Amino acid sequence: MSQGSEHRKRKPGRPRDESARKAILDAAYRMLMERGLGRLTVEAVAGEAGVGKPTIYRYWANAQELAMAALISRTSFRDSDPDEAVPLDTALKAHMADVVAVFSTARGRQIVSTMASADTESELSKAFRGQIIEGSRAIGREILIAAENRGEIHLGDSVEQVLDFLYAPVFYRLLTGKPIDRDYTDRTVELIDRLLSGCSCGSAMK
Amino acid sequence: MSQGSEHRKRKPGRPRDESARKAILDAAYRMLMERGLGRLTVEAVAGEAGVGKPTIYRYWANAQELAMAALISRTSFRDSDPDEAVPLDTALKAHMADVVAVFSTARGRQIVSTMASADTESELSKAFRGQIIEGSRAIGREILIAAENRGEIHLGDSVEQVLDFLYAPVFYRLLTGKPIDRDYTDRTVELIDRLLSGCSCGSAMK
Amino acid sequence: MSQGSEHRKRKPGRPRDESARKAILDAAYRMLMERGLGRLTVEAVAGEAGVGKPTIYRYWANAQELAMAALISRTSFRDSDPDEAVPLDTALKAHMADVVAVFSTARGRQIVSTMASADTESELSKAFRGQIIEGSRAIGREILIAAENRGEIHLGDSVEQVLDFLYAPVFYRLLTGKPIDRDYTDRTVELIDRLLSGCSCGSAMK
Amino acid sequence: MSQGSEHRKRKPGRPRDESARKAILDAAYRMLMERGLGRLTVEAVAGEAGVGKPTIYRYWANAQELAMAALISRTSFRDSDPDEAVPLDTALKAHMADVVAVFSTARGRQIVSTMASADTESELSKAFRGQIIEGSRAIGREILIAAENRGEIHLGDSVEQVLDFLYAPVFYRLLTGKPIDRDYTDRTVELIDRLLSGCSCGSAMK
DNA sequence: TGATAAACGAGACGGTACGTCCAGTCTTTCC
DNA sequence: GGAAAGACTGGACGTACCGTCTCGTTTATCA
Repeated sequence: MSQGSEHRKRKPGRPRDESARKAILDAAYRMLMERGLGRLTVEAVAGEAGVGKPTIYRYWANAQELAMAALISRTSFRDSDPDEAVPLDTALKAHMADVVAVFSTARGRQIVSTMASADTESELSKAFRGQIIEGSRAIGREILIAAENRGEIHLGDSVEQVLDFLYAPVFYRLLTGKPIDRDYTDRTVELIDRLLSGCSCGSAMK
Repeated sequence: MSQGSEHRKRKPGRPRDESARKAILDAAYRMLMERGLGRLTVEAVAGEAGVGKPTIYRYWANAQELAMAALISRTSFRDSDPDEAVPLDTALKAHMADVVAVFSTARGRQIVSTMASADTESELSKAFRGQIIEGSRAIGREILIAAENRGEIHLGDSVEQVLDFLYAPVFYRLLTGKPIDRDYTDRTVELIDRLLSGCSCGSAMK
Repeated sequence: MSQGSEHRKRKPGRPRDESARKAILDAAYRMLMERGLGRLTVEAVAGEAGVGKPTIYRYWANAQELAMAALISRTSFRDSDPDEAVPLDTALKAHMADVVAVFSTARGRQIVSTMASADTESELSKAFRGQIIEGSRAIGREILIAAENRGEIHLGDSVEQVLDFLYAPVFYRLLTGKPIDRDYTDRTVELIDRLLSGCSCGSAMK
Repeated sequence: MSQGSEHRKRKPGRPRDESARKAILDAAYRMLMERGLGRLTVEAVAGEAGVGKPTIYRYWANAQELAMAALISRTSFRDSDPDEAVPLDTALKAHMADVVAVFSTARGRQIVSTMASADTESELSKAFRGQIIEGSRAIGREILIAAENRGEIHLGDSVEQVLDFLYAPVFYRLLTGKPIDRDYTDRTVELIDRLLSGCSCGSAMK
């Protein structure tokens, strides 16, 4: 055999132009921020990106999928540092500050819009939620479990429920048009901390 | 004066057909449930309701406002009975069951979609949120305050925060496509109850 | 009855804008002459006429039908004067000069293109041929029959065949890209005249 | 000189695949007959022929040229036998039967379409007309001149005009969607024969 | 025998136009 | 004189092909 079996045979035909893909996502993201999901037209993105419409449709089925892809490509969360043994509330507050940074400004609104208008069951929709929702939850989960391992708190089987308490208010306020700031997330974290600390007894009483 | 002053002068011209208004809202609600906000077109509603497009535009400025109006007309919460002195968790669980009933099925998704895609600042948008969000919160707030008045819990100034904990997860799960059922809301209420009971001490420690 | 029964009740709603129809046909005709059938796009006509595409599609199903309509609206033949008793060849030559005037320049080419590319069986296609082909033949037929009535010629049952001899060469030359001028049609008419005169004997011999 | 001058230096590189050319023309001809010129797309022909688009564009500049080439490759006229001394009308009728055979069915329509939509001045267009138009005329011309040489008729300088009378009606009827059959061409030939025979006197009278 | 060169299939590219849907507006008739 | 109905302009949709391009592959000639 001239080549290793791990060598994936390349598909025939002209390969896709990765720079076109980037330009499309950039233009889409820009328009999403400036005009919102309702005004994001494939036509305009194509024009802006210097690309033909069919090129866009080769990658994404419609404007919503394009919007999701654009948002995914720009949304990531800073991982927590697992080495540092900071108290739970400090770690959570720092993390929520990151979350707020991601969701404040227009981006949060657009993410929520896109998520709300997407077909719940489509592949890309699941990927989108996986990226945005699970992307944030994973870090919070890590922090909580680290604290439990340190004996700081006792979670039992309510980790996911607690994570809902942590993140749900952010989306709820985005949805209802109320502002989110560090102050708000700090108070949220304090309440949760009280729940988890004070409830070691509560849990013990159970 | 040619006519008695107590006689409310009827406005000139053909009076509005109230049945048309109803037919429009009905058709809009039906289409919203069947096809979703993105597929709700004024044209289709007009056809379905047997009405001309301008008749719809006379009442609402665009499809979103129509959707809001249709949802408002069908969404209300059963008030709690303030006389009965039931324990906090029982009352909250019963209330959340009502909330789940309102938001389960397609309606909840469509409410979230509509809220997410609406212009945050418009009058009707505020009215919509007032109806849907504040409509539910008011009842929860009432229940919490009654419990505080009975000395069952101590809320301090965190009522609104607690209300966020109560309702936010519902919208969060609607948004993320996860199911909501009584089981979930029951667990939510239990955690909140633990927070508020166990934290009388937590609060005292503060 | 307040009004005569011949009064056709007008349909409700905004009536079609006749000036739009005219503008479309004008623009289409102009583009047809300037660019040819292959370059006649509905999009460009709409732009040129200051009209939306759907307005064009309300009247005509596609660019070909539009082209036919535009050509029909501009193509008519001057009728012969049945009172004047001019000799056959003089009358035919004058008529063929009219025909040449209609088909010379770009118009003839476009008519032939349109006719050649049209669906043979469509209603509008039949109307188009009726207008263009039969419109010319009718006059020629009239002239021939008048001559026969005067005893100038004897046609027998070959009128249509003779008409083919008269008009077919014009289209044949348009199709083959050869020029047509009065000289050519004059020679055609002379040959036909010889055929019809000299063949009174030929016919008698039969 | 390093090589014999009679040895045409073969171009380097892979030689063109003649079978691909054939497959393309076949597929194009088939589609032309089945769908017509307007529906003949290079894309579909490439797919049908199992060939890449660039291979088609290497040979022909666009779909029209391809159509012309496909039609030329399938269109030829049986030459007359110059030895046999058959009477004029018999020879012409036999020839016109051949012509009808070539132009009947869909092929004639497509030839006319292609001719009508082609750029009049292009090289291939001239070749196309040379093949189709002149290909038929040449045989008719031969027959006429043979008859004149036999003293059967006197043509003078109107050979081309008479040829127009012979072929033009065929194209005229193709264009106008009327049927052509042997009966029709027979009658055409009879009229022409009468014109040419009876008009020796007509010509003398002149 | 290997380098070089052209033609091959495949298919993505930037474009143009298609024919459709719907948004909102405007103009007429109806009540 | 406002409500109702429908045609209007206009913008975007998603699709079909255009003609061009870049790939990796195949088939020949030339060194």
